[in-house]
This record gives sequence, structure tokens and C-alpha cells, in this order.
Amino acid sequence: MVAPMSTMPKDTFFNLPPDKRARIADAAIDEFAEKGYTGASISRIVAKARIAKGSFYQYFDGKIVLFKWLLYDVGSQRKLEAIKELTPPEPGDFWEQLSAMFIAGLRFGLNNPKLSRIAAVLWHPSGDPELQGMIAEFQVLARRNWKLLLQQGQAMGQVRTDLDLDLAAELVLSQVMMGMDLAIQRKIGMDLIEFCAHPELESSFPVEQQRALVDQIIELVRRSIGHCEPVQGVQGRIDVDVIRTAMQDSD
Amino acid sequence: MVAPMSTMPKDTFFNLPPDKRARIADAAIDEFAEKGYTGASISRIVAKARIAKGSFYQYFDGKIVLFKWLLYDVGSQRKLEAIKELTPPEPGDFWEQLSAMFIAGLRFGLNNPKLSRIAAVLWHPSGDPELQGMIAEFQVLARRNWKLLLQQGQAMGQVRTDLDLDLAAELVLSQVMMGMDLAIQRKIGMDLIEFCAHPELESSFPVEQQRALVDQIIELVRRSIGHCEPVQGVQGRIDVDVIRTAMQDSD
DNA sequence: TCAGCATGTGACTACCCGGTCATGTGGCCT
DNA sequence: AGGCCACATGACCGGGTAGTCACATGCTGA
Repeated sequence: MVAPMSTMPKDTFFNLPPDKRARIADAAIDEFAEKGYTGASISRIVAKARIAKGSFYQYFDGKIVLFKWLLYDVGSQRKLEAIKELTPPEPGDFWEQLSAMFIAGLRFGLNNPKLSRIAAVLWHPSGDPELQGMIAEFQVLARRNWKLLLQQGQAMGQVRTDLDLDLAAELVLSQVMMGMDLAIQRKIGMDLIEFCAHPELESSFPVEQQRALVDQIIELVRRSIGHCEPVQGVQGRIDVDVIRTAMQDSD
Repeated sequence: MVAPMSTMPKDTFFNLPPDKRARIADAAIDEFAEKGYTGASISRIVAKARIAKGSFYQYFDGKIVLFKWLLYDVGSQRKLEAIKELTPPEPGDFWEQLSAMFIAGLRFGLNNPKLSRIAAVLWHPSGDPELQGMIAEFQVLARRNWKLLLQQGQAMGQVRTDLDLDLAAELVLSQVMMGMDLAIQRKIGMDLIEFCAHPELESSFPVEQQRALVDQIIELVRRSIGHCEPVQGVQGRIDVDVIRTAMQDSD
């Protein structure tokens, strides 16, 4: 008989004063970002958060619960806030809306490099077998949402209809997750986390350059899954819920 | 004063009888594939390889040296053999040659899932800081080689010349590394390593389907970085050295 | 034959980990 | 006041780890 393990923090955790919760979240984010899931140590996390080891086990049943909580709750919540703030869903060109989404995602990544790094395990098949179920769940979600998004593009007449939509969604996903990452590393010549640790360097990759980069990437994607010649004067609007769910699960 | 640490196995290791070397390599590959770099344990590796702990430290100065040796030497060598065998560089269409390369890479991945999984750390920014230098080196190499490849495509008139070649190389790279991975996971519904552990399931994703998948992906890439309408009747040949180096550093 | 040396060996040390638990503490209700 | 209970604490346990080292083994060359 396997001990039933909760997938959520215990009640005691939610009864904690918010600053203590935040201290734990921050310490955990630091640790997971630096050491990865397997390498992260509860002992270091509790030390950094200045709580007793025993306390930790009154809040969480184990490392995996903490990790899931970070990813599902903290990550999604912060990202949702970022998206609300950054993407005004103006009706119009599908690619421009997609571009706005990419930029929102990019800015979120730049502002939350540690969270992004943690989320990266979801796209990395190697690693702890404990994570495999979680990875599978996430991939299904992300696939579904990007597919929905592309269907909206088809409805707007800007995404070709002769595509294997699964494959197309995977192409877009790869670009969001990996292509953009590679480009940024090339542009700023260092790791995201390092870049954000040195805010004085922000001037070396300002917002307008970020936009230009995203537009370039979108243009490549548009050529790939859109029509040969750009379709002009489209007036459509991507369903905001689709945007939100798609963004939450990526990057 | 930091102890000077070699980046290569010691001489004693190369004096070993080949089967013993192979036993160590196999055990290490298993361990790194299953647990990742951080989670891998020297103790388990020496147990699996049936050598004494002390012997290990007579061959290698530590985990990182073993890891680098696996990736640079064993991986490259096996891949090179696979490529020689699988890609007859027939002159002709650039995209067809690219497709042949992709298929060679895919087949290599299917035949060496553990090595592929190990190499995946090179594309995963998170993880041990010990690895960062290595990751950076690899990315520089891979970028350079894919860029060279695309330049050959330009010379053959099949890759647009108005591209940012760095970005284009990153797009292709993302597709090789991640898009293909995602597609295969969707097709066969399981992890590569699991798939290869059950050869009886090979019938569920036979070679002709593999080819079809790669052709679909290449078609998406072609639309993205090639000309709007396919260029017919091209007779060119990608430099075989470029192919080799490009393949060695990817996947 | 035997000395000398490269190589093999696994018990051992010092350390860190996840997780437990007996004990301590502070607020709330009666 | 006193009893109760949710929560806090850190010493402690069993176990796994990286790396060391004194000794064993076996080959080589004289």
C-alpha cells in the first residue's frame, strides 16, 4: 500500500503569514532555478527561507509537492498578471496578435528568469521519473492550446488550412520555447538569469530590439504556416481565453 | 589554490582492455540517461560497470570528466559512424539532402536514445553550473555549422538570401532538437527511451512513417526560409564535411 | 627467480540528504 | 486560571554520496 500523498500544500501552509509564504516561495525558486529539480535540496531551501526543517514538512509532503505548487500556482499566477498587463487584445491581424503574445512571453521571461528556468524542465524529457507524469500533462495542455490558437488563425484566413495542425503547433511551440531562447542568448551573449542579475545591462537589449526580434521570428513562422503573400486588412480577434491558457502553459 | 583538473580521462583509462572501457562507457551512459547529470552517481556507475570505486578515480578526475568524454568522444564517434552509413550525399535538391540528414539524425536518435537524452543537457540551460561552459561551447559550434549549411543552401539558390542567417539557423536547430522530439512523442505516444526499450513496438512507427514525418517538417522549414515556390531541378551538393560537423553537434 | 612498479580494490571517512519526532511555544476558548 | 491545540523547532536517524588510502595483485624486465 502506497501512502496517499497530497498533490497540494497542506492547510497549515495557506494559514501562514503571507511574507513567510513568500520567503519560502522565493527560496524554493532560487534553489530549483540554480540546481534543477533533482539537484535541489530541501535543507538548503529551509535554510534560505529561515524556517525549521520540521516546519517544511508541516507545509508540504515532499519536494515534488513544493515543485508542483511553484509551477502551477505561483508561475501561472505571476504570468497571468503579466499577460493581463501586457497584451491588449486589439482586433486585427492574426500575426500581430501572435507577436504581441510572444512579446508578452518574452518580457515575462526576462522579468522572471528563474521561473522560466524552472519551467524548462517541462520540456526536457530527461530527469527524475517523478516528473514524467507532470511533463506529460503539461505537454498535452500546451499542444491543445496552441492548436486552438492556430485554428483561430485559420478562421481568420491567415493560417493555411492544408496544414497538419499538430505539427504546426509543434513548430510554433519549438520557436517559443527554444528558438527565442537561442536568439536571446546570441543577442545578449549570456544566460538569461545572468542578464537579469545585472539590470545595468538592460540597455544592451532594449525593448525596441526585443520587438524587432520577435517580429523577425514571427515572420519566419508566418512564412512557414501562413500564406505565401501576407493577407491584408484582416479584422479578427483571438479569443482572449485561448491566449491566456496558451501563454500560461508555455515558456 | 585550486587543484588543476584534467579535462580528459587519464592514461590508465586508455590502457584498459577495450571491453572494460566499453563496460564503463555503457554503465555511465545508462546512469546519465536515467538520472541526468546532477542525479548521476559514481557509486552506481562503478557498481554497474563492475569496477572498484578506487579504479574509477584512477581513470577520471571526477564526474564532469567522464561526462565530457562520453559526449565528445563516444557520442561523436558513434554518430559519425551512423552518418557515414546512412547519408549518401547524392547531388540534387538542397531540401532533399537536408531531409536525408534529418532522417539520419532521427534514426541515430532512435537507435541511441540514451545518448540523445544525455546530449539533451546541452540544450537545457538549467542544471549544474559546472556544465555551463560546456553548453556554451556546444551552442557556438552548432550555430556555426548550421549557418554554414544554410549558406550552402543559399549558394544552391534554394535558401532565401534576405534572411538573418543566425535566426534561420536557430529555427532549423529548434526544429531538429525540439520540434522533431515533440512530433515523435505525439506519434508514438511515449518517450524515446521507452520506445527503444521495447523494440517489438517498432512496427507502430516504421521507417516509411519516419520519412513522411521528416518530409513534413522539412516542408515547413522550406516554406519558412526557402522560396515561396519550390525551385526545381537544382543540381548541387552539400559539402560532406559540413554535414558531418553539423550532425555531430546536434541531437 | 624475484624486485619493482603500475594497476586493482573495497573498507573507510567525512559529509549531506530527506524525513521524523519529542518537546517547546503562544494564542484562543471556557 | 487552566486546558487545549495548532504550529515551530532542531537534534536525530538511516542511508546514500564523493573521494581516499593502505594494501593486494599481477605483469615486466633483469
